[in-house]
Amino acid sequence: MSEERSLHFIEEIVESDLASGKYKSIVTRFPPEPNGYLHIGHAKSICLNFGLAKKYGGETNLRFDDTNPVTEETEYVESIRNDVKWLGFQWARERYASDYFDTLYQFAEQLIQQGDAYVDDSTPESIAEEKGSPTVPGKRNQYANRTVAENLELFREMRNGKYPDGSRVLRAKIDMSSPNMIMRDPILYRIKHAHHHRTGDKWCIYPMYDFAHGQSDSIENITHSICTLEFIPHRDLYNWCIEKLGIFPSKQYEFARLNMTYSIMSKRKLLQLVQENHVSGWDDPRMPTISGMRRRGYTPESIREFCDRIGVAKRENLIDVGLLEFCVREHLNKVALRRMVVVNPLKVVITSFSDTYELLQGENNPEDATAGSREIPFSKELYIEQEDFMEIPPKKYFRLSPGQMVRLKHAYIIRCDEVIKDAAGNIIALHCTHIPESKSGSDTSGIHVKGTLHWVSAQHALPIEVRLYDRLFKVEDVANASGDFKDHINENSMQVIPKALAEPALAKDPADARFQFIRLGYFFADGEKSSEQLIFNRTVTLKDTWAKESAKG
RNA sequence: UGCCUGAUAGUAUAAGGGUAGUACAACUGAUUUUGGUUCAGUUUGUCUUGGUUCGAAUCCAGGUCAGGCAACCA
Repeated sequence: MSEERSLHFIEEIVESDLASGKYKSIVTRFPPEPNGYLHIGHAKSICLNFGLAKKYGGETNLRFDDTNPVTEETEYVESIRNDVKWLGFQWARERYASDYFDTLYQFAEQLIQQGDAYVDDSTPESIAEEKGSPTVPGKRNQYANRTVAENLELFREMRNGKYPDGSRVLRAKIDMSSPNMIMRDPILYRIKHAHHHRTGDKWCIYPMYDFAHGQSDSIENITHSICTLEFIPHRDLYNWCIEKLGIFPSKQYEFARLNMTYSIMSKRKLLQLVQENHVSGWDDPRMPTISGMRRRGYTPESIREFCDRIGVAKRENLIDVGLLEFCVREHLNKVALRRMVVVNPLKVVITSFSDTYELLQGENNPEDATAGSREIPFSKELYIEQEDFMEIPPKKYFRLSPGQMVRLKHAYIIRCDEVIKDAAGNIIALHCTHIPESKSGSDTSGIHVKGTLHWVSAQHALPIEVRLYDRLFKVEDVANASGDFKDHINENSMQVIPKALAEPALAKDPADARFQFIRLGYFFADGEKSSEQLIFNRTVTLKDTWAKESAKG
């Protein structure tokens, strides 16, 4: 298993910290902002943080980074909890940045007392301008010269609601000519007269990420604070705050975020897809969200395996979504039950068969003997897939054609005797004969056929709605997808096929037999939004090598 | 023309001075009650130029390319 793989660079750091006695055990955290649903990129971070702690006998906190009340909602908190649990992880403690608002406020006063922070009355535009640019040093304004007493009074007045939004901020007094823009007297607190999803109207000033994250880590004794590459410039400030405050020295480490072909990994854009109704919701099966993948039938095991395989490094990456699909297929192949469904039916009459029906046994999963078997009714009138018959077959076509024989899965070998057409020349049925001695499990016919087809019995088949999901986006690299998704969304990404037919075992409740079908080749029930994880018995339909060869020539 | 990251097969990821390995993808073949699965095999790689060294993906110097940084977002 994955234990045998090489160490991530972060694992090397942890092992060295443990070996040197720097820490007795480690504490990590997963710190989402509750402003959207978790996606596969978060899964990478979750697996990393929880996986690391688990591997080294440490703990992981789930911490909601809720320092911006205007974007955050309780609905998102619930979905995040749910998704982390579903992925198979349990946090040691559930915390919120908002738990620390009082402490954070005290920290701010401490900095003011030390002369390390000041209240600035400038406009946002003026602050931006004075900050300079990457090549031009910034300059300080007159507010930086305020006395400690003055700063303290103003900051308290800010807290007490005396000033309107945007009128004042608290800034750290660091270095306006730092080569690192982040260090040019960064804003620590801003005024927002906004309702917070947890603290209500208690506060009208809120700490910025930079003044909340490191301190929260420190309060929780986080030993290894793992974040993505774009926070590298923030590390200086992270350390500055911890040093000035003299609190537990958590350390920040960075790794590259996940990018995946055909997938958008920006919460802002995913939110836009939801708001503009390009998808049915955050959990639309085409979304790269955890909840979307859950609805689509992905298993937590397969997502964890994927996160394990993609590795952790600092270089920018673009992972082929095919690897995710491989992991899903691999796991489902081991655990999912097999069922037969005919998506586009073509009638087959077994002229040699009686008018009654026969119950055949079919194993539920050839990979798993404990999965048992089910009964499949076989009768004179069946349906096969339209594409499994060709009147004039090309070379290397192993399926049914006039005069040729194939096996019906779990049943008999049949031969096509006659093609029945309507007045317009359309094929409406096939007349076939079966070989009674060729019954599955007791085949004494000695006949070997190259093709095996899935089928359903006409009188027993259940009509179901099949939904075929493909990739949501057309283009390989959707990183540049603009606010206007029209050019990027694949309009065929969801096909509804209303008249597919399923074997009886597929539906637990025939009255509500509504199933969905994705390109990996499995179904799931949509009624409860819970996955059934059944493998469609014709995965090759979706990865059809024969079709590819025909297309070539 | 600042600062910070990074660069190994098509895509990811190892090798921390000593045979460039692994996975996915692709291609061959074998097995197979679906052309799936399984198994065996093949192809493809160290950004560049110098230097140190018996020996460099690895250490050093210069270059090139890519990404990030100038939100009262996280």
